[in-house]
Amino acid sequence: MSETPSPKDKVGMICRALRRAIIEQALEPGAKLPEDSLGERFGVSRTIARHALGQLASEGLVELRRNRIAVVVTPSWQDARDIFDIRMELERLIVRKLAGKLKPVQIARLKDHVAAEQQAHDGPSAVSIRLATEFHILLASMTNSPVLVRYVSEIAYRCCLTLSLFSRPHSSECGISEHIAIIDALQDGNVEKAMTLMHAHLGEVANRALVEPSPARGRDLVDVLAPYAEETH
Amino acid sequence: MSETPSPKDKVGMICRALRRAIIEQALEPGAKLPEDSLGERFGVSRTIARHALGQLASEGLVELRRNRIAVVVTPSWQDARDIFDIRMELERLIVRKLAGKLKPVQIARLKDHVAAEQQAHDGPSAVSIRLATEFHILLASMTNSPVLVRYVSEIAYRCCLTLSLFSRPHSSECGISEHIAIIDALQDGNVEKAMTLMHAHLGEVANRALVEPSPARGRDLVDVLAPYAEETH
DNA sequence: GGCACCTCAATTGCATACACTTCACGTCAT
DNA sequence: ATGACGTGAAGTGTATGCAATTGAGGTGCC
Repeated sequence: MSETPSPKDKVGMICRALRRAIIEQALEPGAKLPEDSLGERFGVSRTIARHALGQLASEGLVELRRNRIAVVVTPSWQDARDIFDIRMELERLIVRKLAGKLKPVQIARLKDHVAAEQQAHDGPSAVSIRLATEFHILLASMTNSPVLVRYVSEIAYRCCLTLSLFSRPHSSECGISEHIAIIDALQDGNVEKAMTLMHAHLGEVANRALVEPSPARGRDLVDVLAPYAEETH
Repeated sequence: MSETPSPKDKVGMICRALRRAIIEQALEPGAKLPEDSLGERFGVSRTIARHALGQLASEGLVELRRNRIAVVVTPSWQDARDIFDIRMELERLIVRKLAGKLKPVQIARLKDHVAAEQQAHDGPSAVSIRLATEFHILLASMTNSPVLVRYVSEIAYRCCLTLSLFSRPHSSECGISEHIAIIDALQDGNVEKAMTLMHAHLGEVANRALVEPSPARGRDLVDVLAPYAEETH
């Protein structure tokens, strides 16, 4: 919610920056997020930083413990399972809503995104994963259902986080071709095929969640956030 | 989220109070929620009231507009449709997870709840609606999937709100018998039947959303909140 | 009467102050 | 060494203050 990119919305800006930092694993699960440091880093008071943390907590990306420093959540394996279950249902719904109803301009938009994914394929894997995640969010946004967009965004980001915890290191080949296949099926209005593809695609992704977690290490917050603070002013 | 009934969590308490006030229609869609009045009413500072509003906004119950007084959301008809769509998917998932896996003590708990629904049947319809909503949340909580609980809670509350806007006045007979039938099917482990029943039940409820909205009227906040402030200390 | 404009009380946006809690570290007894 | 304990720095919880924004009502002009 409150996803309006208004220039005055400092909380939203910090949220976006942190969200990105988290899903690109610049901030790993377990990383501490003290209100002071955050505020200092983004040039706002603790009040704002605190609000941002509250927001991210409500999205399930940050864990808020009373009187303790907030941390990036470390999803449990069970959480991961649950989240993927829900995700499958929601993405089925999206596919059902979208199949055969996408306008050419939307198809183009999707293909552009996939192209970007292909381009980023050689770059840092964190970026690939983020783009793959954002493909699904883009898809969701085409349903024109704000609620659906919100839930799928949240869940997709959390999946992203989970994958970073449990998946094998070199899983950057996140099924770009599968994305293309899904677009095609949607374009053809082939609901069943699209749903099957999506299901398989997500299953594929979920099945990577079978390896040991990596322990959280503690880098300096200021360093880590440097590249993300830029766009906030 | 942050649903831990800790005695120190003032924000959570205010949220719960407001949530209840909203879904029981003591606070109607469009009702204004100024931070000052809220704080005064609950004996806390604006800071806390503000946080509570933020939380409720992230749940979609309250609308936060920059520099403007927060208001209880007025769901659009389209929103309502979207929310019901999502709800159906999620409740299908719940049923699938639960069928045949409920322990006797859980069944008992559910039946107790339905009994409470029956008892409240003659009372104010707002209470019946709340109880009917909470039945679904209780069901969700038995999946032991925090994420699912959160989403279903949010959505169910929003459905509740929507119904209060669009449904016919005397819709208190909210399908208590249907709740019982669902419990039975779940107990028997009859997944298909349970899913069908749930689908029908929700469809029934959703189909009430076909009448004109009632305009928001403005009662005095302090009066309206009186019965809800009690349990916060 | 109706409409544009102005003014000010009401309200939010944000920062800061202070009390309380937690945690890390150092001390001391064993 | 080791473990209990105490202490202070770091951090959060909450209230409050001040500036900026809004909008409701009044005023004057048409």
